[in-house]
Amino acid sequence: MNQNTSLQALSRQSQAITALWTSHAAFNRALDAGLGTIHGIGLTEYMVLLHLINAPDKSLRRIDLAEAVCRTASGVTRMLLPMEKIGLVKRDTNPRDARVSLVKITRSGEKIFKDATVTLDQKCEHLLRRLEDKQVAQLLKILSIATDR
Amino acid sequence: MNQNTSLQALSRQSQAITALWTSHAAFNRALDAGLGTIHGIGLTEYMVLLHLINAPDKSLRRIDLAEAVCRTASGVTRMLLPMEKIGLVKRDTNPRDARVSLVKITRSGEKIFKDATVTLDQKCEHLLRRLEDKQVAQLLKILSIATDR
DNA sequence: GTGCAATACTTGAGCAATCAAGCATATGGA
DNA sequence: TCCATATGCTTGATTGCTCAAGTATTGCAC
Repeated sequence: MNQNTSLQALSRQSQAITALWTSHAAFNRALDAGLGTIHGIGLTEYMVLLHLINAPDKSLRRIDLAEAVCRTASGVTRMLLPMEKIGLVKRDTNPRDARVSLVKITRSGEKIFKDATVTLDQKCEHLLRRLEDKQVAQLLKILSIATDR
Repeated sequence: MNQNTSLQALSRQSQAITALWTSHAAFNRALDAGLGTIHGIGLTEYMVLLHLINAPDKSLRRIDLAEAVCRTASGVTRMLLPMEKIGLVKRDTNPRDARVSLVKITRSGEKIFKDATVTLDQKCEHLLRRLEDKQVAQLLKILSIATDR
């Protein structure tokens, strides 16, 4: 299992993307399990709460939420069902446009989010323990540039 | 939708991981669609072929393949079914141990892989167009260190 | 040798996400 | 004013993955 040889045929960009794919797979697995057993939410749900809590009025249109977490509108519909059921988010309407259904984070959702953040910080620190602070900063900066729009 | 503020409450490590999560989501979507429509395989299948083609004898035990692509053994079983059906990989046995079922890439699988690599290289270059060569190299290096074992 | 734990894999049930299609509402000409 | 088109969202069918449980084989302790 010769990782170095395996990547030599790919362009440097492809190597970076496949490395990112592998890193994500490993990190996602660890974090999903960690957040799930302790707080009852997965990493995707965490990302939803993260975007909601920082949105104006702590609410977003479903379609904007979908774009923020890179999912489809139908994915969001299905994902929010159990989250509404356990009271992390609630449904709100836009009086100006009856088509839109706003999603708003609840008090309970904010609490879960804050608790989960503590866990996430711990786990992430562990996952990235091999990196120096400077490298973490570089990683963040490079990814920000790469996905800037 | 204030991305900067949204991330201020998180540790630098968590910021890096969530940025990685978002990047992966975006890249994965684009590449999965690209590879799928042109070559009929997703990014996960591509990663499987990548690991197989570089393995000794171009074959791996299913469980080693699972670890390589960060999936479970049952995930691999199910993933390989359609790949065997369309002839990208074939099943092989280990005469020394009747429990193991080796997966080997076929000629046809190698061809698809090589074609897909061309597409992947193009798409990845586009996806990372905002990064300078040096930054791509840094990204690759940092991710390698982070996931080193 | 025999029994038992570990290993490799498969299968059933269920969840998460997708696409395609459909419904309701909004908007911008004619 | 009315209709065609666009937008926001939901639903049905399907795919991809997980976990838990089961089967088959191996290897080790005795």
